[in-house]
Amino acid sequence: MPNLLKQKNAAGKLIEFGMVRHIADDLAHREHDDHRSIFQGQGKILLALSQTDGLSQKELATRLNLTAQSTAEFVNKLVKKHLVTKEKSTVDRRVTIIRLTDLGRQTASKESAKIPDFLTVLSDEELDQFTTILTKINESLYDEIKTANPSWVNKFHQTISDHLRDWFM
Amino acid sequence: MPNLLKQKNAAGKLIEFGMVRHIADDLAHREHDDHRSIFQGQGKILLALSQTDGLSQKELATRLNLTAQSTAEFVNKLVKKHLVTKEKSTVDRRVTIIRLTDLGRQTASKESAKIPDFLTVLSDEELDQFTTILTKINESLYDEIKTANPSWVNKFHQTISDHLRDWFM
DNA sequence: CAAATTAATCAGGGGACCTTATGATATTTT
DNA sequence: AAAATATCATAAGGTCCCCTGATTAATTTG
Repeated sequence: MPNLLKQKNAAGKLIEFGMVRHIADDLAHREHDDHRSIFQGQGKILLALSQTDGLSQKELATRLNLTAQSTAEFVNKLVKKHLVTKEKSTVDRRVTIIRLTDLGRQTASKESAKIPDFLTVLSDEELDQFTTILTKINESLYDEIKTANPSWVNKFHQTISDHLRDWFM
Repeated sequence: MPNLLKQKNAAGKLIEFGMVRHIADDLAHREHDDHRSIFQGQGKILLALSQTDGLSQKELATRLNLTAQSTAEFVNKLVKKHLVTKEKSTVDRRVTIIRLTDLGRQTASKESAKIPDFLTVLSDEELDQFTTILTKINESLYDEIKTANPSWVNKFHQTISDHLRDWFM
């Protein structure tokens, strides 16, 4: 029997965390424009490419659940920022291969490699607890996604956890 | 001396959490359109009003760090959705008082009152740990905000923590 | 009372994200 | 070679968030 009050407390703190973090991000990154989320749009593409470079636009679109047109739009924006390059495949000249530039690779990893300041206030024990808890939560969310839409997990779980595993060690 | 590896692990899990949660939200709320964040735009206004109802537009704007025009836009959108009402002040006929409708109040609290499913996978002990950790993190973030921009904290810390404290018990 | 200040509005814009529709080109199938 | 299919580009549209500038209406102030 789970303690409802404890859940409520945690839920509240979690919401508060989301809010405060959002505000803090806003303040900190108001000069840079890298405060965009990694879960959508251009960020998504960078993430997918940093896991598997040299994907075709079509591949990107299906992996990220975007239409080909959205993908094209974001890719073009990234090209303008010199984060990726487009290049026609020699094998099948219909397809365009997208590759990360060095800058793009940096940008993609910078996003995740930076340890937020607020984690430094935690003790080693708390960090372990936090990691354990988040691992459980993430698993639960993966399950939720799987039951709602099994095909997504194949696309995403891989991309995400591989990406994160990479810079873990 | 903090353990850097532990911090890295936690940071990774946190990022993963953000991603997976975003995807899960997308899947779950694709039918409803309430998957908007509470930290900006219309959501912000609802939040502020649920803490202090009957604010003037000007008050809202300053509290939420928005221009009067943005505020007007969001308020009008909320009026269209029947979440708030506009009413001219009798005291000073320049000002417009914004009030939550019942629906608006529901919507605002529904946002926070719902306990995410993924918390049910945690034990009571873990929930306590989680709450403790998030409390520390939030405090740290408030500090960060305070040093960057002292005036904000007065506006926000209040609004947020009061709002959350309300439904805690 | 005239002047200055304040609250809200209108008009217009920009950026990000995402969609459908249409057409062009290249490849595969028949 | 002709037809069907796949990949990509272009155009257009919509939503959301947020801003600047100019204007109107009400209140305060000198």
